Amino acid sequence: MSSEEITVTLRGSIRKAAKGTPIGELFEREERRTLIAARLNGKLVDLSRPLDQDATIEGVSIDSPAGIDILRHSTAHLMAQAVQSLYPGTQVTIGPATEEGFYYDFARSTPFTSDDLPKIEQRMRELARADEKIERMEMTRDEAVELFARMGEHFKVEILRDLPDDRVSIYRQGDWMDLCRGPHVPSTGWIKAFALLSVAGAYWRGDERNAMLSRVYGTAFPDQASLEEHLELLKLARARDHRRLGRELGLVLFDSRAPGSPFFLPKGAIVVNELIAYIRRLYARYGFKEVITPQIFRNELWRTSGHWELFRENMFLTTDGENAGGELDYALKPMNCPAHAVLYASEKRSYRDLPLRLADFGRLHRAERSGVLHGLTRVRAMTQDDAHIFCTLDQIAQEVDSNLKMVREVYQALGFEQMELKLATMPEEHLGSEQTWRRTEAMLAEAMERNGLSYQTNPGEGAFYGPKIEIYVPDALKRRWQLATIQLDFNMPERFGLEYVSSHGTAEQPVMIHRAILGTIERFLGVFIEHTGGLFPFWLAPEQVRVLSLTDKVESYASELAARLEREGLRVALDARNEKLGFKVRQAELAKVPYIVVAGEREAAAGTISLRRVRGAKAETMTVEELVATLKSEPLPG
RNA sequence: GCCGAUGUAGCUCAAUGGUAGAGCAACUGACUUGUAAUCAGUAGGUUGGCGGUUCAAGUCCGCCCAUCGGCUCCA
Repeated sequence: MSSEEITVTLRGSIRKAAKGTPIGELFEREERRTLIAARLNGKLVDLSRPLDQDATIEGVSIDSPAGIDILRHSTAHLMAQAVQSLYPGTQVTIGPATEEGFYYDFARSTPFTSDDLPKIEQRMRELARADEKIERMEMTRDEAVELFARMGEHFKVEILRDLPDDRVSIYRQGDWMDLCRGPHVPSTGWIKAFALLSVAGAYWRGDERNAMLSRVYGTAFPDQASLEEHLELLKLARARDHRRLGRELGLVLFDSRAPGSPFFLPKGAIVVNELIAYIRRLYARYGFKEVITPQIFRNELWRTSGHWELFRENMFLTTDGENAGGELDYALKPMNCPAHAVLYASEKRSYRDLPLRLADFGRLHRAERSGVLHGLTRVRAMTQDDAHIFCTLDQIAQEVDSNLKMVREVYQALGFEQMELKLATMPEEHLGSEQTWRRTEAMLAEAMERNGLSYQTNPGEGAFYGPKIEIYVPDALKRRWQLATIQLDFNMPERFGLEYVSSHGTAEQPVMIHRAILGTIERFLGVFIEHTGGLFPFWLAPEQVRVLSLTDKVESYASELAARLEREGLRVALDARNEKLGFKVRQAELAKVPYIVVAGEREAAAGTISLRRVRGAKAETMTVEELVATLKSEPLPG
């Protein structure tokens, strides 16, 4: 028995323990059933960690957020163990927990395919059943380098060489070991509910100049029921995929002859046009002036703007017919800003003209790499609700505030509660001095703080001409997409030699603020389809009302009704087909038409209709006038 | 771009190397229908494209195109 005692604080109560006692033994037997790790003075550690000095400890249960992360990380290890026992010669690299699961990247000559997953899963189950103890060991970094070099784990050696610490931890389960910071579940038996989901290629350290690794994704939960619930959610999310809904609802078409470039069908065009109409109503209120600018510019413009230097690989280069086959001396615009700079410079500007807010729904084209295209959310042809504000230094704060206000107004109107703000800072490839960058970054940071908005930093992700406030919204599968953006730019005005005459008669350089609220409309629509499941608010619904006739005896009553609603400015369709009512109702429901109006003989006789609101609510009978009033009372934002 | 997978009728999917099918949609007809699928019939295809192997290719091989899952949430 050690005579040395230390003091442990556990849930506010203080007790003594012998020095060297494993943390896990300090908890009650009952609690230990769900305990997989602990916090030692706030730091996550294994339950087997012996206490060597006075400390405050806390249990981490398997179903707490931190516990689930640990479980998933341990599951990643279990997978690596399974993989190395099944496929000798495969090197391990890294295997972190992610928001919804985990992955592990392996280095091997032939990548895994999804056919390998069941086999790996099977081995994992065997290893979990063996319930091997997971033990932590420490050694010096040099010893670890030697160990992993001997094991042929060259990626681990590389990781070790980059670690700052002298001592590193190694985890062992059975005869398998891995370099790892930990902590881990006490034994493999804790890993019960897991599934391997997909395989993918991934570059070592995410850099395409490095080796291609084979990544396996999976997920794990404290119990089988939660796992099944999660898999069910994934299935539901797939059903909400905008690429599926976009086609099913007749909104969008993709064709391999125009990769990354959506066709908007008549219904999709209505939604896009309504969104733009909404933004135009806001422009009137927020003082923006809309302009229309050219599509194709001579390269001279792109050289001036810096796009030629820093954005060319994302641009479609072209030429005129005369020069066909010759020099590509024109390019399709990937952004509107240079055009607006040209427009600004076309007149002598005074401080009295500022702020000058130029809006543009111009169509943009970007040569995105083929592998990144993704439905509507990552496209090559796009329309933004883009605008550029030319203003004085003193006006920046008020302009940024006003745009943040507009962002909030729009996202609230469209039902997005979850948005994330980020401050994207100076990228490696940039124009202008670092000093200017840091100053403008600070201005944006202050603006968000001033408006009570919390944000995270996205280092190195700014545009090449200036830092950005980025607003992200998640899609159905919780992938985040950047929509709105507000960017400060001192470079474009400099490069285009923009000026205004100050009140003192001196020539000054204006600042340019690039901003978009919906961002790219294509992407916005993609995210919005998933957000709403295709059930748009009334003002955006491509078809707002569908009139269903019951039999051909009431066809004329129904068609007159439809004509009446159309005269009221509503988007109406008439379904007078020779089908049963149930069938027509079903089709209208599937088409997500917000109002379904049924006209039968009873209604025709009484001059009424039967109204069914979307999602199977109970039908209500009302007069035609009441119907018109109901429909016309639907709100229109802006 | 890179790694892997996939590509068959408008859509969702079948088809040992041996005559390309089904359901839904479309079209025609019957039924006159009451709030999420009436019945019957008809038509629909250079199996993504080009080339190759084979007596024979949707199926095997090569190249190309497109689509899908991914490509630093730190051992």
